[in-house]
Amino acid sequence: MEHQPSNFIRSIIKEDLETGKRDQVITRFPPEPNGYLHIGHAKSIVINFGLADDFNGKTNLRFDDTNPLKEDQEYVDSIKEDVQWLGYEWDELRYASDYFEEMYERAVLLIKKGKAYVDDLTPEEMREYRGTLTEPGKESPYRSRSVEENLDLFDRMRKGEFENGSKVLRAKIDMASPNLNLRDPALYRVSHATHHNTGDKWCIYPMYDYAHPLEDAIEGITHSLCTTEFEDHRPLYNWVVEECEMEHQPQQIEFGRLNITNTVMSKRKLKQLVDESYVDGWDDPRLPTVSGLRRKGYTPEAIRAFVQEAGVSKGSGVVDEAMLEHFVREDLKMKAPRTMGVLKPLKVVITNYPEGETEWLDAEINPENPEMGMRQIPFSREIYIEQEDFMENPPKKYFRLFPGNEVRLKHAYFIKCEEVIKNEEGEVVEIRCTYDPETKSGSGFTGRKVKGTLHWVDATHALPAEFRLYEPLIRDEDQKAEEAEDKTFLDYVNKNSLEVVQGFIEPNMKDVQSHDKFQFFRHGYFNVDPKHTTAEKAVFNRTVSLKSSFKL
RNA sequence: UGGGCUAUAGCCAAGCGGUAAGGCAGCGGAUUUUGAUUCCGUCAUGCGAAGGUUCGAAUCCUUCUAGCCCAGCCA
Repeated sequence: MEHQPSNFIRSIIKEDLETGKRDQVITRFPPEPNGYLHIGHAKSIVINFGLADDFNGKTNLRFDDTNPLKEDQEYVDSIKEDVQWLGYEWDELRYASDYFEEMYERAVLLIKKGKAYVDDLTPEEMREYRGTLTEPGKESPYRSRSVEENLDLFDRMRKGEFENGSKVLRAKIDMASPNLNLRDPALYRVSHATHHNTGDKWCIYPMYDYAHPLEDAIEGITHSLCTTEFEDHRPLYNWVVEECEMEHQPQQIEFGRLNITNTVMSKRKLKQLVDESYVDGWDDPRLPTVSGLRRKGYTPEAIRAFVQEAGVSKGSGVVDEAMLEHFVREDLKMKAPRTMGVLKPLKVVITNYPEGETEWLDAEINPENPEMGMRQIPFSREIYIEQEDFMENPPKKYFRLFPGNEVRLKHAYFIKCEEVIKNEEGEVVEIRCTYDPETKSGSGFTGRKVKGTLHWVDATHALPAEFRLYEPLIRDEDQKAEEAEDKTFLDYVNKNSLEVVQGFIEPNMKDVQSHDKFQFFRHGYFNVDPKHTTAEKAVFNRTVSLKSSFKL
């Protein structure tokens, strides 16, 4: 796998190894199975697995499944699939729920040490007692319960004697700490819920701040890498490891989240778009989910290269989506066969070409990768070209077809526009052209030059196909422009984010399979959609357009 | 008006006291049967601001400013 450029985390690990602070590297990717992975997770995956790989270490995939209310087996399955698809193999597959018994025992230890207590405050009261950003909190009246009483109460919490929300186990730290995370954080809550892994065995579940450090310590994680919003939690992380008397002391290091322009990148928002049917599932090609990018036609290689090039730092920036697009073009350039497809067809009749005759032309599959070989494409009297490749009254520097102009048909002949046929509404419905047999592609003809080369498809042999063209789901500039108070990101969903058009493709595309990738000449890279494609008609998702400096 | 963190080009990002890497985007030009690709050139006398230390500062010190995160029995 590719090596990553250096970054501050790599420097820390290197130094830890050199100074002997650590003798190996063990990382983990710890998703909560409450949604599908997005490209921000891909960043974390690349960092965790990539760093471990580079230092001959190990990486566990660990599901942080401490909240059964939000989690589901569907998500664990999709996460495993996505991690593997991205090209990584975990060393061990673990679940936080594997450690519930040990976590419970460590909590008992905390109680015995006088470092934790059972609190009867309601959630509302707890919030009031917590204080604010600028004012210290005050201690709960239950804070000074005896060890015996706490032990008894905690045992009864586990046994299910109390209702949801009625009691919590809290760490006894400092209600006046300027770091709110240290104002006696909750360690366990009562939640009578069925867990996707442990069923009904438990009715108390550990909180993230308590569970995560223990999970890391149990697994011998050396470097626990997470995003910067957990920076404030680090003192608590260390407190838990120390007070629970864990043998192994992992080090938490935080890096900045990945953000990309013109999209949303939070599981909450993505779930909302899915649940409220703004998109057709977690794998909708407009979403920055790993499965959505996959369906759109992104490759693991492109995603990895993008993440690595975007870098790792503590800053919170927004990467231009153009950068993501660059890396998929780069990867597909040599891999994807090139073919011709007409998305919005306009019929062209070549008046001096014999009726009923078809000739087969040779065409390279990928001129930049000759090993991919040749294909044959039919040519006859009637073809389709792209509607936008003809203008009756073109502006200057329009290289395409217009009355009297001659252009090349890719892999075929020069044609010259002789006549325009319109319907009653005055719309152009057909073009009549003549062709010059001497200009056949590959013949070495140099008599005349043309400025434009058009793609086309033979009308009688063409296969119908559907093309799905995407625009950003949400445009940053739309959101910024309006700046309204009572609006949510849902009010800015781009109504034109999906355009479906019916066109034609070459007959040799008859047997395309889901996820086959092609470059349609002058249009961009496309992926055969796995959900909508049928035996009768292929459906192509546009992964990304080609760059173009053309503007009308 | 508490605490934590971050400021290097339009965007991401190296840099760790010795004179500003790289990628994306952009802009020129060459080649081109994709207005693509490729190639070549260009793109911070400047590192959030102001002071200071030093022969020398993006790097050290001081002050200021801006942005992000935190008041779930979510992770």
